[in-house]
Amino acid sequence: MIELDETDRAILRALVADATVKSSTLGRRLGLSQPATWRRIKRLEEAGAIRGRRLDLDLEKLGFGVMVFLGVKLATKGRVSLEDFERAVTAIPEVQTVQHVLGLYDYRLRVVARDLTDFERVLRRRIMTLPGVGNVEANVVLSEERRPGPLG
Amino acid sequence: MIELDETDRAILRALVADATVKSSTLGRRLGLSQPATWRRIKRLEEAGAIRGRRLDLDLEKLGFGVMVFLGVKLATKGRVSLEDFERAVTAIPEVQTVQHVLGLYDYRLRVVARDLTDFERVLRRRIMTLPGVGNVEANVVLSEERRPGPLG
DNA sequence: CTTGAAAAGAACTGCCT
DNA sequence: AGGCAGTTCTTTTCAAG
Repeated sequence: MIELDETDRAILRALVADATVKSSTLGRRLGLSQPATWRRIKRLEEAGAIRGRRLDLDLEKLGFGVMVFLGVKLATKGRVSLEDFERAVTAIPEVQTVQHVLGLYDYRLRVVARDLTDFERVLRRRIMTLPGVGNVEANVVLSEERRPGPLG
Repeated sequence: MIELDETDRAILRALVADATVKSSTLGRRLGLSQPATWRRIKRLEEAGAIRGRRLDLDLEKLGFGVMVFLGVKLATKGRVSLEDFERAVTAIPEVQTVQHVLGLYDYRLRVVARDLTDFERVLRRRIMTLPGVGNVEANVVLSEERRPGPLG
């Protein structure tokens, strides 16, 4: 586990919100010089605390207005069927995230679709036909708010 | 809704995976010049397709080894209680995402904690005491795989 | 850690096809 | 829309305190 001081936490907090902030700007905000700030970021990358930088897309503007979280319970769940399920679900382009979870369901899937008609197609043709699928529960996302998280 | 051609989609695909890729590198890969690639990215930003660039943290390495998705059903859900709930849940630092959803639950919360003991504290002290909370269902995430999504 | 500077590289601009 | 050439800005590295 990586130890952070308060300055490191402030840096991560700022970059999680906006990874385009320049080390000079960030440094000024923290009372650090540009090279010092830059070195800290580099150190956090090398330590593996920072995994990378990703684009944040507006999926609605791109025509994917529907996001649904699915809870999937497998009918049979030996080691083989988990692997079969994972391999098959990985091939569905509308699935953004596959989580293996503990609880009432075995998997949680984050699925995006153009609209509800499109989602129904994905659900019936792609999800319900996955190997070993038992119960499926759906939660359509109405709105989503992201928070800074525990480093904030 | 924003119309994209195949080149725009290729650009978004690349940047969703790694937002640090240079426009010169990306251009070479697509058979475009650096300025042409850069102008397309700029256009996608101005059109709002690109919302921003965010850090991707390794929460495990930062000491947050537990991620749990909670489904929360409210006991009473008039307009006032939704707002009360949202305001209160927003004040919990361990909550990373608040989703208002349609389905068996009213809200989905993405919660991170240092370990299961820490999670139990958050659940009992913070979540179960939220205004209007009825049923709560938990899914502990064992593993998570991200896929390129429908643009891939 | 700081300041200051220099070098390398990427982002950005203007002009042309 | 894309390409080329040039300018501006950041990042990156270094020296010295």
